[in-house]
Parts: sequence; structure tokens; C-alpha cells
Amino acid sequence: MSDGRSGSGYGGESLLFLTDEQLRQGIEAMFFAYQGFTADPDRILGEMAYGRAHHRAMHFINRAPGTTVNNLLSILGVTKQSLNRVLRALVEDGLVDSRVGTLDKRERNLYLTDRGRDLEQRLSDAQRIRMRAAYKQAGPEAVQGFKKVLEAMMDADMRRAYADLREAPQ
Amino acid sequence: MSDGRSGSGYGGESLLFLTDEQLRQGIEAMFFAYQGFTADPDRILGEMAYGRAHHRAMHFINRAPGTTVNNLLSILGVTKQSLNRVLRALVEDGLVDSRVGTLDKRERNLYLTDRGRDLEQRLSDAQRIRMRAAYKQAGPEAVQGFKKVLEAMMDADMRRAYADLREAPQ
DNA sequence: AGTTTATGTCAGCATTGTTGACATTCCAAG
DNA sequence: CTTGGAATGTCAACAATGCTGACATAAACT
Repeated sequence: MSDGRSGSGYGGESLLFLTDEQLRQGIEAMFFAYQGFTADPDRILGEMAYGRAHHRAMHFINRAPGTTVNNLLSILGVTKQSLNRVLRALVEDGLVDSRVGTLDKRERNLYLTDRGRDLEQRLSDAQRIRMRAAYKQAGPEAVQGFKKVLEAMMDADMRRAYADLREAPQ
Repeated sequence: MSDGRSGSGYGGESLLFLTDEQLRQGIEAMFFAYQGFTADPDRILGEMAYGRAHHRAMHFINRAPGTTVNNLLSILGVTKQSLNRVLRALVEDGLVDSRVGTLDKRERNLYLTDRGRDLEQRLSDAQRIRMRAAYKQAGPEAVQGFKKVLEAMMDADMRRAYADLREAPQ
């Protein structure tokens, strides 16, 4: 594992020699980049009584209006109890509307209110600005590779969730 | 901000049209990929009394043995108080050695013990395996773009820290 | 020598993850 | 139809890890 090298044929035309050093760089890049990725929304959220978890919930409710708690927590990868605390705050503050399911009354269908949409927009805008700047700086060819590696890094169920969201644009 | 489109000349030969939809995909890819990125070490850490913060500390101590608390917290992007709790646990458990600085006695120079190195190795191995698999699956051209976009996404000070680490391989 | 600055530690609080217990609703077996 | 189990969501308590504030010690500056 620590021989510092690992490779195998790829594509029949070029070889992939992945040294531990190269992999380590990727790992550290991922860590530092994620800090930047969350920095802008975090700054905005810090001014109010919300955190990153509230942002994530609002993002995906906005993406799929009417989604259920159960669906949401499978996307977010947290327990329903943890999500519930966040949702309760958002509902109490009038940012999220939680309606008892019509077909199955055990379920709750979640929607953003107008105010919820406003805040979500503010947070997403900040994140998009950074992403757009990064894309421009890195260039168009880079964007393809970026997405490819990220997708390959996901767990199988998350890759499925990701694909589902892409196929169902609002 | 929500006109759904934003582009400008790039490189003089191709144009970058970045729709909000494209940017959103990147944002969600980043979110899902980071879950996978941390999943393997988290699983190992969950079996013992440590968390992600302990992993990060050990990783960078291993990268730069003898580093100070001050330097470490600027890399990790947390407060010294937060880092201190984590370091205290690691020192008490004999995974990290904290020596009073020789030149400046206010400083503490941090080193991994043998046992600390063992655990760090286990955690890093798990993360490298996933990273290697992702790189192979995405292909060599993708890796370049991946790193480029990540680097462009970092805050300026983190980009500096990242570059410093690359220039000083162990 | 005395004040200011830098480094690190200790204490307490907030966010957000966890598990456990429980209420409500649905569904399937009898 | 009823009854028992499964699914969904809520409430409570605990753990990890951010944060700010107060402080001790060492260095640096005047």
C-alpha cells in the first residue's frame, strides 16, 4: 500500500502511474477546495441563526418541491432525527411549508415559502459566483474532467441521486 | 443573477457559456463527492473515539512533522480552541507528541508517535484507494481538469497553503 | 522594568451529527 | 374487520466539533 506507486493500463494508449504523492495532492486539493466551496454561504448563514445543514435542506427542497422527509434524508445522508431538527426550525420561521401527504398521510411534502426561496436564492447565488469564477479560471476542458472525477468519487447511491437530479431539472 | 446564463470569451478560441443549470450540477457534484471522499476514514474513525477533526490534524502533522499549533490551525481553518481539544485527546492517547519549542518556548512542535503514524496510515490508505479508483475511472485527462478547478475554487490563503505543501514533499 | 503582542490552554455555548423511544398511518394476514 | 407489523415522522438526550471569552506564559518592544 505504501510502495508509492500504483498503475495499470488505461485506454490502450496511455498509462496511469499514480504515485502516493499524486493521490495525496488530490486529497489535499479536495479538502482545501471544499473549504472555499462552503465559505460564502457559511458567511451569510453566520449572520442569522442558521447553519450549513439548513442551506442543504433548502437547496434540495428547492430542487424538488414536494419532496418528502424520507427522500430528503437519503439525499443528504443524515438521520431523520438530525434533519428533523433543521426542518422544524425552518417551518417555525416560515421558510419551509410542510404539508401532510394527500396519498399517504404519514408523509410530509415539503415546499419553500416565498421567503424561503429568497434566502435560498441568496445562498445559491454566492455559491454560483464562486463556481463560475473557478470554471472560467480553469477553462472549459477542465470542467469536464472535474465532473468526471467527482462523479467517480461518489458512493453508488449518491451517484444515483445525482443522476436523478440531473434528469429532472426544474 | 438568475438570468440562467453567463459567459465570456475564453482563450480566444472557445466561449464559456455557463448556465445556472451547469453551475448547479457542479455544486451538487461537489456535495455528493465530498460525502464519498470522507466516507471511508469516517467509517474507521467511527469504531474508535475519534472524528474527522482528529484525522485532519494527524494528516497535516504527518505531512509537516514539527509543525506548530499556530501553523496547523491556519491550514485547517479552525480556531485554536477547537484544534486544542482535538490535540489534547491525541496527546493523551499517545498518538501525537507535543514538545515545547526550543527557539520559542511559547510554541509547541507536533510529531506523530509510532502509533499515531500507524493510524494515520490506515486512514490515508482508505482515502487513497478511493481516490485512485476515481482517477482510473475518470481517466488521465480528467485528473488535470479536476485539480485545476479545485485549485481555482480555493480561497487565496488556502491556495498558498496547498502550494507550500506541494513544494515541500516529505 | 513595564507594556504590548503572540502562543497556547481552559471553560462554556451552538450547531449538527448520533441512538432510543414513541405516535401515527398504512398494509397485509388471518 | 381486526390485528400485528412495517413505514414515516417527532421528541429527547448525548457526542463531536465548530465558536467566543478569559487567562497564563513567553517574547518583543519602548
